[in-house]
Amino acid sequence: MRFGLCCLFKEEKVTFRTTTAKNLSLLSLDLQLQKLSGICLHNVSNLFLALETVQRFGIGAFRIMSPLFPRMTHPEVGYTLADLPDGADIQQLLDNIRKFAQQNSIRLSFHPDQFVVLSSPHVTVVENSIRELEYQAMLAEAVGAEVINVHAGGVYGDKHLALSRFGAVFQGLSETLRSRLTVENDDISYTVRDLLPLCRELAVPLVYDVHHHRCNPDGLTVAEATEQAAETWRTVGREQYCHISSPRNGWSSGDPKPHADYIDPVDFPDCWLGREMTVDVEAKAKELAVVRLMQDLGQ
DNA sequence: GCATGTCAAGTTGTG
DNA sequence: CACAACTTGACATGC
Repeated sequence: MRFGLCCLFKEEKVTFRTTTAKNLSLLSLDLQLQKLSGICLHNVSNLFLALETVQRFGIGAFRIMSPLFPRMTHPEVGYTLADLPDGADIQQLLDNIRKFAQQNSIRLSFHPDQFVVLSSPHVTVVENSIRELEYQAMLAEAVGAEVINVHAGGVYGDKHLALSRFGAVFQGLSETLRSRLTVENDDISYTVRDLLPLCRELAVPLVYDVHHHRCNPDGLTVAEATEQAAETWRTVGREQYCHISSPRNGWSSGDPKPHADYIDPVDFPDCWLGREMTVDVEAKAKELAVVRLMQDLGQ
């Protein structure tokens, strides 16, 4: 069993910078690229630091924040690494990150945000989503990340139709991206049961989020969902990925969807114990929550 | 220094 | 019908 940290740290001095398109657009092209170069260099340096830090804690996986290179795919202020004054240094650091992760068996993943929707009926939404995903695939290749995990997106009144659009778009993606793309059950629309046929058809692994499953149940037990999701990883010969979180306000009062600071060990499925799998811990207390969960479970 | 408002993007459900 | 919630700050601005 391997535990994963998502994107950020609570106490450790590892930070990531960003900027906005609006702010960039006020600068001359030269200054824009200078500013972006500084941010990107800072971010890859800190990504290396992040991997050293998780390694020190015995954490075996790390989710990389999507805007590692902020606004790279933006229609107005987008850029490539070759455009940046520190481009060569940035490339070198990406290389070092890949080697460090490989040597220490740290599993890396990406989780594009809610604007990436492959099932949308709107052409431009799908185009923008593909552009963002291909950017993350390029990045994933550079650092040796193995998973780019998305949600199935909107329903638009017909789940089957939406999923068939997802499937059609998937076929047209680059091999770099297709070999990394995974799909996750969400907490309002698509359940494990909804996604399994798509995953089997496309040979896309299913990331099982047990918290979402509890918020948005589908008749499968946790053990059944775990096993059926595991099968989608087994067929492609890869280690299963799952997500865990606890409800901030408990299960009985109010909305269970918001994430708590820590994981209540009671929420950790018994059937996961001892399995060969990666569990990403989605908790506000970040590295503190991962460490505490590992201790609570006696890892 | 510190408080505040803003930031590319989609979709859904709530008030 | 407008707006917050998802992931969640970080940063620019203004006092």
